[in-house]
Amino acid sequence: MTDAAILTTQERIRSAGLRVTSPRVAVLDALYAAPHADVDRILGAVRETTGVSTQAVYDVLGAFTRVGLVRRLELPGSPARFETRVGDNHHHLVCRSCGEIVDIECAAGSKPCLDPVNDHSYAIDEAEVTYWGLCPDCKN
Amino acid sequence: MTDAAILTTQERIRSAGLRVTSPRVAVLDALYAAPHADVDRILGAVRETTGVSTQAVYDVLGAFTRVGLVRRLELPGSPARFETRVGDNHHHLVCRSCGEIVDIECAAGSKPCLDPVNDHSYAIDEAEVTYWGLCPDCKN
DNA sequence: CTTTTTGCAAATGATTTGCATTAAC
DNA sequence: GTTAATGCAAATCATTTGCAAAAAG
Repeated sequence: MTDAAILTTQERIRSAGLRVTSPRVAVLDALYAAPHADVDRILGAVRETTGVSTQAVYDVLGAFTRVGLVRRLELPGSPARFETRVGDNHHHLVCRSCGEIVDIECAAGSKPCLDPVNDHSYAIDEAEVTYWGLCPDCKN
Repeated sequence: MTDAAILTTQERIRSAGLRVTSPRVAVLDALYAAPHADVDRILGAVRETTGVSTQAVYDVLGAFTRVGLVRRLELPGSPARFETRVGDNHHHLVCRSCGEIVDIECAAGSKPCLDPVNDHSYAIDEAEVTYWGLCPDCKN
């Protein structure tokens, strides 16, 4: 249903080294359909198809995150969100009012995409950028 | 005790429009002494001086945050931290292993300090940058 | 058949809420 | 004296844990 021309949901799961189960297929489909969804939204979506427990969704998302199939996004003020865009170093633009998130391309492209003025002798592996503001709908 | 040459803790609190109480003085002093402390650490510090309830500390930090006396920092994997450096647009370098945070100057200096490639019609007011890595101690 | 995954229930941890008491101004 | 702040208890919300039952390979 989602992106079928390239890779099916089942293939994505199996090629990540995970067993294919209906909760996993449902969760991954839901995430492709609703990028940046949180557990609640995912639960609402998957329950239209299957009977899946809350804990199963947490477990599925945990497994997906562990193998790099999804990325967990933790932003202040809302429960964790999940996205399927992994592997590139994109950033996020978040609406302070409604919480909507849109992806923002990284200007430099690779990680760390931004060199700090002073690295304080840390071994930096990632620069995470979050833009905060108001979305077009909430601006008025 | 902290930064007395410039402004006393009491003066900071009063000039923010808040009543001066001993829990507030203790919390603000603790935060100047231990930047980026979380509620637990603050509680530990203030209890060496006064008997303050957990909820009082939450309330004090809430009030301080509301009036802009402190900034609340919410990073994935740890409870909220608080810092007294407000008003400038600095960023953070966080150790993935021990959680230590150091401040990083913002290259551009003003907010939004970083212009996105595409603003998606949002009214952006802040660009928050978090650098992730390993601190000197945890590198080995 | 073996190992992983699911479901259910209960536990945890951070934080918030409601309300009476107390202290600042 | 008013208004704001504190203390205490209980509630809430997201998430984790433990364990038995079910399903995948």
